[in-house]
Amino acid sequence: MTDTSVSGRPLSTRGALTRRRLLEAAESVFAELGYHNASIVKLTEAAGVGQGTFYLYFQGKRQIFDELVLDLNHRVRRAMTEASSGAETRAERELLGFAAFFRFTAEHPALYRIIRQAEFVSPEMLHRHYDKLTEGYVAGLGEAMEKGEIAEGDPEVLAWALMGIGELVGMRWILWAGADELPPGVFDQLATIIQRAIGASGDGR
Amino acid sequence: MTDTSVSGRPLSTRGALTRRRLLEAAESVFAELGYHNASIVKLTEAAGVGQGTFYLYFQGKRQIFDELVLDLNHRVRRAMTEASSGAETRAERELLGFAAFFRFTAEHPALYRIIRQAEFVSPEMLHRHYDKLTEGYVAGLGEAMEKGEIAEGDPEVLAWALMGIGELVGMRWILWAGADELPPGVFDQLATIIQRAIGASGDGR
Amino acid sequence: MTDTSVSGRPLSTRGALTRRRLLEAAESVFAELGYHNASIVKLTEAAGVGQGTFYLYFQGKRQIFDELVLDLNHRVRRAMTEASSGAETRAERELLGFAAFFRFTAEHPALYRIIRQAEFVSPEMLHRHYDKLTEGYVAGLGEAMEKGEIAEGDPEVLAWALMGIGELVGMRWILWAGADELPPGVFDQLATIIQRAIGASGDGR
Amino acid sequence: MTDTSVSGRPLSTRGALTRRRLLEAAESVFAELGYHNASIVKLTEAAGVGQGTFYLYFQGKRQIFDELVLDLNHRVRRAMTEASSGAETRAERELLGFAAFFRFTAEHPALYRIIRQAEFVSPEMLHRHYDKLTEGYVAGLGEAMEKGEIAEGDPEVLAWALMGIGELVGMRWILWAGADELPPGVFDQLATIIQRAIGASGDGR
DNA sequence: AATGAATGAGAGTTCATTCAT
DNA sequence: TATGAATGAACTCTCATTCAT
Repeated sequence: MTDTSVSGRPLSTRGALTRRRLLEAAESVFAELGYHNASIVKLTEAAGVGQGTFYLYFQGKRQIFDELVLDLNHRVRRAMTEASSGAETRAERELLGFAAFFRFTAEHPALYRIIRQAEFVSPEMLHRHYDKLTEGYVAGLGEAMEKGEIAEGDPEVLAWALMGIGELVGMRWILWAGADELPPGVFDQLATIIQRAIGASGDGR
Repeated sequence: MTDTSVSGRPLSTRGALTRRRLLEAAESVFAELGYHNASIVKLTEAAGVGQGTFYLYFQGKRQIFDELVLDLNHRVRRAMTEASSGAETRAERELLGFAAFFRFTAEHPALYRIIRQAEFVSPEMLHRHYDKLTEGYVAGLGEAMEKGEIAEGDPEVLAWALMGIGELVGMRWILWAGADELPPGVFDQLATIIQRAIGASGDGR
Repeated sequence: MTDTSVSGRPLSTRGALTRRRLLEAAESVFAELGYHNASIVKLTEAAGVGQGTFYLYFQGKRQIFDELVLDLNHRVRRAMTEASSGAETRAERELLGFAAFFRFTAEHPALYRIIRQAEFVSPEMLHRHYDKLTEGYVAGLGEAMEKGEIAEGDPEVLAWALMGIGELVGMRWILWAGADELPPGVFDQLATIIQRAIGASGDGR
Repeated sequence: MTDTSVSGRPLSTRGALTRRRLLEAAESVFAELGYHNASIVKLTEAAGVGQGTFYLYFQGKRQIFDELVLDLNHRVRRAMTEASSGAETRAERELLGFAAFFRFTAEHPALYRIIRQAEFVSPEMLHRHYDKLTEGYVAGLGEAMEKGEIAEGDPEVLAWALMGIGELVGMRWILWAGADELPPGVFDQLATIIQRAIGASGDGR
């Protein structure tokens, strides 16, 4: 996902390591301080490298931000896909996907905190993030509708509605609560709401 | 909602006007440029006052931001309450509320754009905003559950889920599209999803 | 010659003073240290103002440099014109002009030292400087040719040749020697050379 | 002219080649970008060697600059000497020398552009450059005076005056015009001026 | 009540130089 | 002999805030 070359030349082992360290530092520093309060100095200190080293691997503050968004997007999608791959019904798939999303949120609060800043820092990345998230989602819901697993309708509207549910519920019970996972009661409630929302036939389990 | 006194002394008519002008300028400048790119100079220029004047009415950049969040929160809640006050069923109330929310979003894109920055600028205000939004919502949903208008469950989880739906759908079809209102087809789809999600008995109209 | 407004608004008395101080500081700092070694900090320290103040009056380092070149150009030309205005013959005019140029050089070593850097700092200003210097010169020499005061020929080539003489002689005996004026012997030699070069009829005194 | 040893050890064939490549790269990079905008990276890239390699052959940026000035000085003087060696009269010698100077300028714009920066980069080299240029010149003019080929006077003043003529005329018609040689008309004009300036007896051809 | 000139801390970024390989 | 990753000092520039008027 992340580039492995700088100005055309492929990265040396050492270089790749340094780059990786910077990207990881960026994830935690941006998540903790926010884009604007995160200075390059803080970033490089967190990575344990000199100030100038940063510019050996990234064109600037903005570029590492973009790369981070891409990286997180890639990882959260993979986490969700993997988690839900074994599901038999659509409803089950949804629930597993949601659970994976919440787990990822707990492990990577950066996802939320960084994405939300993209609005002004890098609007294109914000769009790309949501678009990529929707893409596969819409296709999956469309198929499920055709199969009669869930209620008929416009899969795109449904997809955005579901993403919205995940976003705010995750914010409220994971991010704000500093929790590892949704409280069981909440997850059950959520499961019911989702099943109703998608119009799952049967009980969905 | 907004203070009408500065350092104890009540504002003169002229002073109140200047203050209002600054707040309005802040709404548009913060919404367009974002908190960090919006300098005090730009703000005062937009308001048509001198740089120093700003500090006569606000303690700093942060304070005017907070005040703006409070202001927007107040207004969006009033808009939703007013719009849905005449509803007879809970489902109807939801739909009218959502419609009002989208209208407000179209008229005040600042709501989204500003709230989203609050994460790092003023976390407390972010919480307050969502908390206030939830408050009345939870109460209303709880009553509807008791009356059997909608499915039983934890009204809080439902409230956050519904807010999430509104947030992302509004972002996708109002904010990004630069539209005045949801496309009719989308609103119908959304209505169906919401009615299913809340488990509305009857058709909800 | 120098602007008296910043971003459209005319300068206040205090503002105009500060701007002037910065320009004077720039003349001495650029002359002593050179454009690249002269940091904004050094410049503002020399002017006795804060760092940020600089940007209230100039768009950047480059702009104050350009303004300075223009300013010096204006002043050296005025000095030469004034000095030679009372001359009766062209030869006399030349000699008075040269003397004025050397005096200006002694008082404003910045002229040389700054112009020479313009090559890479601000090539347009370099051209403008020499072009402006030549302009009036060419016209004057042309007239003198028509009147038969000096030898016929292309006044432009003659003008550049004369400027070249002034430039290197000034560099050698004023700038490098740190002298106030040309040693008398040197000036006499120079006078003879110039008179021969322009082909002055009579003795030119 | 250029050193053929580094830290005492004589250079290997390969080493000498690398050094030469760096010096040539420096000529073109300094001429194009100027001393301050020419980074060591750009220089080594132009030379096709690694960054660190530079410091194997030069003590620093400043040193390669000095060496370059020396090199150019040496070459321009040789070019002028060779060109004028066959001349019979002093006037002829001058004209041939000037022509050679202009040709060199056309082929090596670096001469001008680099010398002019020496003012602040390496003042000693600037002096040395002009001093070396004058040296032989003064001697030659002195002899010509004694022989009665040109007008009596202080050969030093005359030498600097002539250098000045060459410098500005070369700048105007070669450097700025991007020309290979002086336009014929201009050269003829210049020839006349020079012959007059030196007080050549006879026609000087 | 209103102004805008002044400030300096701190931002992002560049680059000559070093040194382990 | 050659390399290029790493460094940190120093740069230009921005801006929230103060204060004399």
